[in-house]
Amino acid sequence: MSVVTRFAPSPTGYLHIGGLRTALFSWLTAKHNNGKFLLRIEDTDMARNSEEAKDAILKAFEWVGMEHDGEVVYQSKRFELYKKYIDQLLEEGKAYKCYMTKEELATLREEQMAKNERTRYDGRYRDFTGTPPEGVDPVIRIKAPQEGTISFVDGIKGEINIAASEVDDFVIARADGAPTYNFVVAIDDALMGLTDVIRGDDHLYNTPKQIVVYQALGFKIPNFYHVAMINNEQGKKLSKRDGATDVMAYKTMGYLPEALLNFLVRLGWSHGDQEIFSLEEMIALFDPHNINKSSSNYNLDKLLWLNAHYIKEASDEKLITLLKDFGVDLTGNEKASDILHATKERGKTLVELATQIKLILHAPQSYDEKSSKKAFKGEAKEILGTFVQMLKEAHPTTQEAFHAVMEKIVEEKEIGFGKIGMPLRVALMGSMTGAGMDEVMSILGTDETIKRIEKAIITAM
RNA sequence: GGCCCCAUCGUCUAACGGUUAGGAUCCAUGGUUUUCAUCCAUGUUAUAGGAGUUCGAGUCUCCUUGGGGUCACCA
Repeated sequence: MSVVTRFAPSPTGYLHIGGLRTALFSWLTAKHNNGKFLLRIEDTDMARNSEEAKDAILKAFEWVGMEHDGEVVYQSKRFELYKKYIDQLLEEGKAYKCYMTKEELATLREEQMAKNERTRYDGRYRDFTGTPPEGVDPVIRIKAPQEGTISFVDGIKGEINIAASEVDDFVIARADGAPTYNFVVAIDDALMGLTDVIRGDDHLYNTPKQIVVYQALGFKIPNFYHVAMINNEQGKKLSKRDGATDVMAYKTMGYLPEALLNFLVRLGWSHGDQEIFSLEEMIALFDPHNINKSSSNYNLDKLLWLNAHYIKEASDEKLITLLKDFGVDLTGNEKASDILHATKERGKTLVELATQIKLILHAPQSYDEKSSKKAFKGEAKEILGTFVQMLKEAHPTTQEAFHAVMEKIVEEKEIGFGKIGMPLRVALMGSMTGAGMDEVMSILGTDETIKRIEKAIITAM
């Protein structure tokens, strides 16, 4: 049987890193087995849905390149289908109308809490045959087993047993007739042919409820995998400031999708000592049964390292395209390849890379105070002046030629490399750190190099 | 609180019941580099605690502790 997995976000907020990892696991499982990965939008709660959130989720999937198979399924468009199953259960006596008001339910809950009991619906309308109270729109509840245990095998955690007493007759249709989550999920998963449901740990307790629906409707129960959560570095719930932001924020921060995916796949899953995984390798090696039981903590260091790796690996063409979003357009620049070669290894993110490149592209508007203080002192002015003269005479064009001029001045003046290197660097780029000098000069050309040095001499020394 | 799940370096993770408990990241040091970064090398750091099973336990069992999840007419 062909494997079918899915990702089913609710469009109430952005897709964050935890959701993306779960989706990745599902996607990999499908791809590994030549199966299908479906996308379903869980928008049964009309009050909380948002079109923007839905679009943002779809956009995030597009950015990371995880394509789904077939059409996106919207639960809001399937209400009639759910209605049919509700009626069926009602007819078969597997579900019933409950006329309890919200107020009564709240009272019951308070009483249970006061007695330190578990809060649950008491089944008072389960076998009700009398005259229903007036003015109350009933909800529909499903009959859950009252004794025994509901068991299932979780592909990650192993056998899970939950006492039937923990599962009450939960609501499958609201007073306004709209179906609820656990009911529609079970129906859709079954109807969409899901073989493997991979989802967050927080759904573990929904599983017995959904099994009740599966059984009531006579559907085949799929394999379940509950992936432990991602926590922050302190092991606490991930919040916005820890990185639980919109996945698209990572794009803005200058991360490559392959770095993000590689980072995420290693959170809870591994293959020996391997750290770097191409998409193809992930697909070839991934097995949801190998996902760790324990939760993992989010740590930016590793992502940064991975991102630096993928930037170094990226082709010039690719970087040129990506850099456009960060204020650097190298299109048509004949020095583009040299510029990237000089800067690639100095940026852990595209933001940092762009900053480095701008230092070369644009003459410094100002000089870093600390750097200029240190570099523009003593005989720096005289040395740079001589250097300009030498450049004018030699008019170097290649990196080697520029290097030769630097060697010459060092030799003639009997100074250390630092004596010319430091002031030169600050004059050219405004700061004491950055790409190699001869490399930068050969990119700038003799004229621009001289222009920048002279400007520094006039304005800063 | 009830129920469920989890527990190896700071972090991500390896380890047929038998390894000096491995790798990566971070950090530190050294080398390469005119600077910074890259790269290379070296180093510090872990089986939560306690019983038990076993010739032998990170690995199996139980307890404790700690953490997480969940208890809606949300998803």
